[in-house]
Amino acid sequence: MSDTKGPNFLEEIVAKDLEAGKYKSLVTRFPPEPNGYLHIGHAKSICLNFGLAQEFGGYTNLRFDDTNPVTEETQYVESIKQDVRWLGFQWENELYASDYFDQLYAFAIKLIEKGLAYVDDSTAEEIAAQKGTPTRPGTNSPYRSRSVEENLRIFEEMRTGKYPDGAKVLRAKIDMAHPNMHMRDPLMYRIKHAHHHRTGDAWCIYPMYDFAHGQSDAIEHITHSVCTLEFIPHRELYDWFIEKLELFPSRQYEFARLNMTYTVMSKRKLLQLVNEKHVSGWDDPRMPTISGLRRRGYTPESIRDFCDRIGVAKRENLIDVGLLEFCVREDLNKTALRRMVVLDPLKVVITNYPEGKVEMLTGEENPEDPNSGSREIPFSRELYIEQEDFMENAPKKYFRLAPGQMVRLKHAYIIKCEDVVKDAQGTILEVHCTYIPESKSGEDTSGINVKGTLHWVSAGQALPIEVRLYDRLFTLEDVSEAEGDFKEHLNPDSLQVIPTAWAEPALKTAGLDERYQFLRKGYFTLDKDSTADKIIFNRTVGLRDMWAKKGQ
RNA sequence: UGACCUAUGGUGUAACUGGCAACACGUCUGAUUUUGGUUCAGAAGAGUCUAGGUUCGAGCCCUAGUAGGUCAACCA
Repeated sequence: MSDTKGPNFLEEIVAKDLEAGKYKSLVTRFPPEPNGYLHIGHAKSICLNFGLAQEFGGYTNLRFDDTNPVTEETQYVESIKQDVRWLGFQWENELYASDYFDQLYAFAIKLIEKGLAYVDDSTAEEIAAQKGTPTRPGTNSPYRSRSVEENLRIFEEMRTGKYPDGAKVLRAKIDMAHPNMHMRDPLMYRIKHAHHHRTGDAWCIYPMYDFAHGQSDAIEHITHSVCTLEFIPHRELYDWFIEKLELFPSRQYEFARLNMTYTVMSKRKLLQLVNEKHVSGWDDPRMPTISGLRRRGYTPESIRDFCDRIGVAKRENLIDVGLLEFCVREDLNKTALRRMVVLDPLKVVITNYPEGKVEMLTGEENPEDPNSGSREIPFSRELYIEQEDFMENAPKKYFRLAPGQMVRLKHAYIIKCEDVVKDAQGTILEVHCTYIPESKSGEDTSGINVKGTLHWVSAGQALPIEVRLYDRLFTLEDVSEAEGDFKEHLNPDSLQVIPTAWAEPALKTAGLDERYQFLRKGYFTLDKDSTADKIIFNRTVGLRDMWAKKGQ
């Protein structure tokens, strides 16, 4: 996985198993339930499962855990496949737990025949009561001692649709006093007269997670079934079914799920944000979903790098979202094309520059990449710079434009601020400057050294674009610690729309999936909402800003 | 009145399975820079939850605590 870090505990287990000859090669699986979109936490699991197989030789199946037809939809299947592919992984087989419904049904019958499963007519409430509590043993169901024949008959009747939803369930017969709650006669099948996204109306009984997941693993000869910590108590049951059914001995291993600062990572909460319109959808650029991050401008490389850096262990963790941001910046710095865009314009007039003249200047596409080439930038008498790059009364270490001060205009000339034009209220309308003709970029003979360099756009040729700036979705670092409703901590300023920013003309031809660095402003990418006459850019992440930090 | 998992700088992960705690992010200096970006050089920051024990030697082993997490959906 990583070459700088030691192996994580799963890599150690796998290496040991392979060395011991327990398996000849590795088979892992990524098992999403198609009832929501994938998020960055899933990316950790994907990188882990696919990464393990790649590292040790083997393959990974994509298996949809589609055992609950009332919450699952085909739209989710498609988004999940797209996200896994986009992250850069290729599964060996595309499989569905529903592919195994016949086999699972046969497994159930086998357990009934062995006297290890029974049909229970108890209500959900009664079953819950029978379970006992973690500290108190449960009690046997009155239906627990039905004969094998009766169980077989009724279970068959359940399958053929004789009973309504909830009338009966099939339970494993284990031990109602077991210290592990999951071993207290867990449910195997329930009745649901519901249309399944793949099997249609063929079934009206559906297996529960515990009776589907492990058996699916075994059917596929998964060697290492990797899941998150909350499934630890299920492992005993996982092993029990495999043992009693005498199946391929897949083994389950658990790691700690990813948590990140200033966001939530549960499908339930994310779905709530979508349904209650706190965000525009699953792919809102503020969402920690793969589709949201993609729309925001994150690259698959940066996400994989992130997953690599956070490591894999068994303890609860809360990763600083700053690490994710570091990963994209590092990637994008090397690859993003540079452009100049003024988000908050202030007009500058170069009083000694000829009126009507437009001069084409050259700027490199990416200074980090000597082969990236260059683009042309128009320069003229009237320009825009950022409001924040001018101060009438500048503090001591202010390197930008101020009365009497000189700055370099990136790729252009050094200018000097001569005059400030205000209206009756004292609001600054424009700044008048003079330029130094012999200070042109690349052929500067002026001998003048300036501290500050500003980005700018020629007013006459400027391209109007909409820019969307994003901030953290929540104001709370650890949202799980939130008292009351987590949505009370949503950041009201997580989205800032700038309807009209001024861009250099080269941005006119920007395409989706292209990433740009707007000089001194951050990394941006075209949003899918863009049209020919309305160009929209999302800010992926800002640049590190020592100056802003000092200001705080 | 239980079972299980976990415990290392601010965050996350390491430590050749017993040999004087490392890496990354973050933070702070300084240099370079036509992006206050990048790059480069350097610094601070934990003595490994606590108490015992074994050992020449313990973050790693043992015992007992403490703290956090998980488990009682016809969800996965």
